[in-house]
Amino acid sequence: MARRRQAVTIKHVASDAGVSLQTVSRVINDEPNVRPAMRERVQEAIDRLGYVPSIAARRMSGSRSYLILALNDRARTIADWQSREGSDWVGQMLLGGMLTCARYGYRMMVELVDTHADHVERELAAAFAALQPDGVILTPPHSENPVIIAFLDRQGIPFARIGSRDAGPGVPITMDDEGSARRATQLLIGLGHQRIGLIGGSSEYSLSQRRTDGWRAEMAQAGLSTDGLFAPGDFTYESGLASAHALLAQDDSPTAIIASNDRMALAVLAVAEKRKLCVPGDLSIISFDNSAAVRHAQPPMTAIEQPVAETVSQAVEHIIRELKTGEKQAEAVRVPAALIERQSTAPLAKARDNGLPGSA
Amino acid sequence: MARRRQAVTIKHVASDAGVSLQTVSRVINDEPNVRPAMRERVQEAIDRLGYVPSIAARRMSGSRSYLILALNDRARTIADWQSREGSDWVGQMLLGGMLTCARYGYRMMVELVDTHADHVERELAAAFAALQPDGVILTPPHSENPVIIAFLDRQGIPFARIGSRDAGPGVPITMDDEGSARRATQLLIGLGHQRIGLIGGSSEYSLSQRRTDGWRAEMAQAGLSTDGLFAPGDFTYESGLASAHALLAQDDSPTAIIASNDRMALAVLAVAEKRKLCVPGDLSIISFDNSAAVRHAQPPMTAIEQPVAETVSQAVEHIIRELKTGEKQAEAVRVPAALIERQSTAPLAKARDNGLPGSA
DNA sequence: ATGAAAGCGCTAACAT
DNA sequence: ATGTTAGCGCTTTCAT
Repeated sequence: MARRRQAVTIKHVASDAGVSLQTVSRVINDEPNVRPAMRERVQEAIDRLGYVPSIAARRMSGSRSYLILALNDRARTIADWQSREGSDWVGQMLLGGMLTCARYGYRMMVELVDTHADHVERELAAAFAALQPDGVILTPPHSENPVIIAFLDRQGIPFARIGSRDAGPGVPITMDDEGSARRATQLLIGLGHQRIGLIGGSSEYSLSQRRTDGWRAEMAQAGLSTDGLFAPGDFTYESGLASAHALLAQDDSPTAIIASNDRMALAVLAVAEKRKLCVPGDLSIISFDNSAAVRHAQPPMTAIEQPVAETVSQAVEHIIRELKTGEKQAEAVRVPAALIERQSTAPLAKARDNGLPGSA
Repeated sequence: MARRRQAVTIKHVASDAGVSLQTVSRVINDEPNVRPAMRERVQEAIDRLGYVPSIAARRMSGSRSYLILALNDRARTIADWQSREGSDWVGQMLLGGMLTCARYGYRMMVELVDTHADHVERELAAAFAALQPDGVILTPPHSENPVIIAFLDRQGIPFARIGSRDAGPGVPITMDDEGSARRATQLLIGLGHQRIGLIGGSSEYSLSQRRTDGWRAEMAQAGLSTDGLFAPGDFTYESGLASAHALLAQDDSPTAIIASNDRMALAVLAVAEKRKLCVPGDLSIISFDNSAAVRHAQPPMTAIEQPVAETVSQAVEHIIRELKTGEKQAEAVRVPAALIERQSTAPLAKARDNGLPGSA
C-alpha cells in the first residue's frame, strides 16, 4: 500500500503563486481582503496545478466537512431495496440531493439508522463522530422522532425534516399531502363520484393524517358523507387487501378509492379484479405515489407524484443557506405534487345505480 | 455557527484509561504489542465514553479514509433516476455496498462522473483530492474506460470493475452474462422453440457481447441456426421497438425473443401487441433485468435477475481484503444470476405452423 | 510492551 | 491587504 498523500496541497499553490498559505485559503473560501489581481494570480496557480482542497484537512481545522448526511430508516430502506418495487426513495433523494449539493461544493452521504431501538442515540453519535456532517436531512419516520430531533438540536446543526409540519428545530418540508388528497378527491367528485373511499397510511407517519384530512375536508366541502368510507392501512400490500375488501363488501360500497400509497393501490386493483369489478368502469382508483408498478399496472393508474427529488433539493438549499448566513428558516415549506391522470379513473357509470353490473 | 469539535477524542480515552495516545491507537486499530489486560482496560474506556475515531483525523495522519467510492456514469444514472422505471442500479449498489462496508467499518459514497468527455481525468482527480477514498468500484461503462482504469492504477488504489472480464488492473466482476444468456436460450429450446431471436445491447458495454455470445453458443450446441435472428439494440425502448419490428416482420419470424434489457423487452411486448401476437401463445419473451416494470407487465415477464447487490458486496469484500493484506486478486469473479420464470414464456404452439393464429 | 514527538493539510486568530 | 502562528485528532516514526 503506497502511502497516498495529497498530491498537490495548499502549500504548493502558495509557493507557486508566491504568496502565503492564508492568501490561498482566502481565495478558495471566497473571503474578503484579497486584491483582485492577487486573487487572479492565486486562482491561476490553482487551475494550473489542478488543486482541490482536501475535505479531511478542512474538517480537521475546525471548519466545514462539506458533507450533508441523509438519515434514512434502516429497516424500511432495506426492505424497499429488497422488494425492488421501484418506489425508489433513496434514488430520488440522491437525484435531488447530490446534484444540489454539488452546485455548492457539498457532497451527500446516505446513512441508515434504526428509528425504533434504544440505541438510536449511540448510532447517531457514532455517525457524527466519524463523519462530522455540516447538515442533516431527516426522512420519514425519522422526521418526527423526538430523540433524533433533540440530538440534532443539541449539536446545533442545520437540518430539514421531510414529511413533517411540526414546529420546532429544523426546517419542516412536506410534499403538500393535504392539498394532493384534496385534488384527488376533487377529481373524483368532478367525475360524478359521491361514495369515495380512502385507505389511510401508517399512523406512524403524520403525512397519513394529513392525507386523510385533505380527503375529509374536500368531501365535506362538497356536502358528501364519509361514513363507512375510511379504512385504515399501514402502507403494506396486505393491509391494502384487507381494507379494500372491507370497503367493497359493504352494501353501499364506494365507486372510487384513494389509496395512501402505491402498494395499497395495487392491492385495491387486485381486490377489484377478484370481485369482478371493472377498473375504471365500476371502480376508480387513485394511488399516492407514482411508482413504476403503478404506471405499468392494468390499467395504468391515476396517481399523485411524490416530488422527492425536488423536496430534497430544497432541503439542501435551506441547509446550505443556514450554514452560510446563520439564519434559521422558520416557516414550513410545502412542495407541490402533481396529479397524473391515467386509466384507473373514469366518470361514474350511471347504470350501476340500478344494481345491474356492467353498463347499458 | 457553533464550532463543532470532536466531543470525545483519543486524548480523552487515553487520559481516562491512564495510558498514552499510542496505546489507544493500537487498540482501535487492532494492532499487536498491547497486553490483553491493557487492551481490555482501553476498550472499556472507549465504550464508556462512546468514543468513535474521526475519519477526517485518520485520513489526515496519512492513514485510511475508510471510504469506498462508487463511480457511476453521470448521464446514465441521472436518466435512470428521472425515468423512474425502477431499474434501480444505485439503490441495489447501496444495498450491497453500504451494508458490506459497514461490517468492516467502511462507508460507501456515490460519485457521478462523465464517461465521455475530455475532463474525466480532471473530474476524477478532483474527487480523489477532496475525498481520498481507499477503494473504488467501477460500474459499466466506466469499468472499461481506459482513462479511468489508468488513473486508478497510477493511484495504486484497489478497485473493482463490475461488468468487465478484461484482464488488467482491478478485479473484474461480472454477473455471468454469458451463462445467463445460455440458460435463457436453453429454457426456450426446452419449450420447443427453434427460431429464438435476440436483441443485443449497446456495444459500449462488453456484457452485451457476452450475452450475444451465450445465446449463439447455446443455439449452435442445439444445432439451431441464428440466421436473421439477431437484431442490434442500444438498451433504449426505441431501439427495442425497431428491432422487434425487424425480427417479427420476417417471413420466418422468431417464436421467442430474448431482449438484452428490460426496456427493450417491454418494447417487444408492445410490438407483439400491435402485431396481434399473443404473449406467450404466439411469442415468448425473456428480459435481461428483472425490474418492477417487467414484473408488472401484462403478462408478467420471465426475466434474468441482475444480482447487483450481491456483486457490489463481493466487490467491496475484495477491495477491503486487498487493503488489509495487500495482495491483489487476479482471477475474475462471476456472480451467478437467477432466471425467474413467469408468464411470458410457454411451449411453442404447434398450431401456428399451419399459418392459423391461436391454438387448436 | 509502552510512550513521546513530529507532522498530515488546512483554517482561525492574531499580527503587521 | 497580506503574513505568521498555533492547533484540529490522529498515526507514524522513533525511543525506551
